[in-house]
Amino acid sequence: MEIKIKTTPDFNFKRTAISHGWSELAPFKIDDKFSVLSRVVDLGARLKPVAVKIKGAKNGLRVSFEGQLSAQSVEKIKRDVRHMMRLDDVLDPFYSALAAEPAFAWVARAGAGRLLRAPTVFEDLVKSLATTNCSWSLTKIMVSRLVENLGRPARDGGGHTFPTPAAMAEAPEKFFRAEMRSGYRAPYFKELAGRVASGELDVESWLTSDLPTSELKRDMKRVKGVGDYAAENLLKLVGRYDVLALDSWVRATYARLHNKGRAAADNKIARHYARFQEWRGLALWCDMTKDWMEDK
DNA sequence: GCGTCCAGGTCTACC
DNA sequence: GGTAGACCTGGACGC
Repeated sequence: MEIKIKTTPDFNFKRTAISHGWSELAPFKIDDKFSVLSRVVDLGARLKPVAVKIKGAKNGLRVSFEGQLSAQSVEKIKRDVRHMMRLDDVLDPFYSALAAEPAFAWVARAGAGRLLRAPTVFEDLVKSLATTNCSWSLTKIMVSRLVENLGRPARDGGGHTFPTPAAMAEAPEKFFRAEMRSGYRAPYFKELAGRVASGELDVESWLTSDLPTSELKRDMKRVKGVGDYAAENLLKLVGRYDVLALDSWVRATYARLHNKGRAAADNKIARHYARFQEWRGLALWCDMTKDWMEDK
């Protein structure tokens, strides 16, 4: 079965799919040509998960899966795709903020600025934690082992869902250390899952929070293992772009692009993008990834 | 084969 | 509030 989802004219499938590393982390999969993004969608505890393939099409997306599904399940898939691909993001103010800058003219032309995200804040938070203080290859290992071991299998063998907070909360800390290979992060995952599963911590509310970014960031940092980088990365995924999320890759890329290869102080990087105000984090990320389409 | 360093950082103790 | 040191792991690199 195939469904179509309309998009705005400025939407760019490939730019969104490879907007950052998330498309390489399970349960996402991306093909070699970066034209098909796959994922297992969780349809709820009483239904078997389904593997879907998402492709770009003229003025929209084509989403395909095996067999027939109820209208309710189709609506769940549409909701997840809209959310993951940021179809409801309004980027006109962002493009306007860049309009006077020739070096950023490509952003609006390319339809860049939509950062791929998971269907839930919980998944984005767990993945952000898994990126800290390790190589990208280790992040991929940790996430794939988590998904394969604690996720629910799709009905057509197309992979597993991302585990629910309850599934992670039920797993012993030993699993996160020995199977997931997350090392010292193991108690952080266990504690986070337990707090979310019990209802003590509502991370999904961060999507619609009215708090100023600084206060929301403070709340995020109350999660063990979440520091400045992880919190700011998550803030971008919930639609707050007045943070930079500087990590070693961004610092190295900034040094290469704007500082003659020499390391730049964080406040120098902040000054460079300050003129974009509430869009500075997104402007920085687009600047850092401008050549990704050519590279990939 | 082995040791060292570092990667899409954060926490804790101490000052 | 600022900072040094510790922390798991996998992969790259030098020897």
